[in-house]
Amino acid sequence: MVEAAADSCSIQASLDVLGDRWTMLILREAFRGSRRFGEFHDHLDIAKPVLTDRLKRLVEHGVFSKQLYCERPPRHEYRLTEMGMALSPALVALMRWGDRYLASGDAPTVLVHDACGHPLDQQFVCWECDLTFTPHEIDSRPGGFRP
Amino acid sequence: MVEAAADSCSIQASLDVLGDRWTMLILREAFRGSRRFGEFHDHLDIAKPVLTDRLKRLVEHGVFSKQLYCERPPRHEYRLTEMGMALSPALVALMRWGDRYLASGDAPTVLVHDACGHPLDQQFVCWECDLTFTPHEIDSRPGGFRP
DNA sequence: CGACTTGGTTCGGAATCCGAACTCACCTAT
DNA sequence: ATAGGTGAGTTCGGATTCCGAACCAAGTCG
Repeated sequence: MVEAAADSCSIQASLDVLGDRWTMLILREAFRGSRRFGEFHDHLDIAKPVLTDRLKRLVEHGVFSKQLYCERPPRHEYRLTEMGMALSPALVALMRWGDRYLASGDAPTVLVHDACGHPLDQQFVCWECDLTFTPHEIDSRPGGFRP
Repeated sequence: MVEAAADSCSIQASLDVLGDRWTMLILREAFRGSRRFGEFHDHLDIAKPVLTDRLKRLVEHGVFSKQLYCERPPRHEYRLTEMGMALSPALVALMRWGDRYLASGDAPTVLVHDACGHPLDQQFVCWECDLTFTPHEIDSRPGGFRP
């Protein structure tokens, strides 16, 4: 375990679950549709013991659920829970950042609004003021994260 | 180095820069206002050699710039570049996820809209349709990330 | 001068990671 | 029924990487 780094911070908490070299890539694969051990393994070029461990951790934390989907050869699949699904904003943010600043030449995957097919944007919104705004207009209340 | 895992994916690219146990926490500290080596070190309970290495990497990748801000004892500070600032959506997303699903009992830091003081939300928006939408309404074009 | 601060670097030992080989339960072909 | 194959792991060294403690250098203060 990580010895509580003095700071009770939700980013810290999230990273205790997600913050190693593979976990987020496993999640990316899950969002792409992978469900079974072998699928993750094929797509990710990760060592099997590490994959086993990461999947187990994610199940324990409630990000995946492990379900038997076939009895007679007993096979199970790892599905994103709602908690896991809720990571999509984080992955989308990472993806867009990579697109923008690490563009490796080729055209990256573009996310679009399903209904109209136009590219999506990600914004901070204030429902009171009913407007979107930039990172510079964020303030924080107690602990002090200030973009 | 990571041997290119077959897949030219921006999430992969981002994680090659950010994806280890400490880098995102260093960025969190930067957003909180830390600039100097010692500040990061004090707040993060990280080994100095690792901190040295991570800061160097982040400077090389263009996330931080290292600037001399005092000559006569030569002191420099690490400042977020625009590229670094652009990570705020990712960190905000992680923080909100942690708030929501890993709530460690106490009241977490709340982000608010600076102008009005009301809590902020983070949404996907389509400027064509001029509306916000949920992860389930995202589609992807070439490579295949589909929340 | 000698103590102290800042920003590191140099060490081993400890934890992690990884590839390859092995296991185990089951299915399919002969 | 035996042989071979597959999917999902586990076990085993060896190679990385991490980390704590100690050391170093430049500058400043008393």
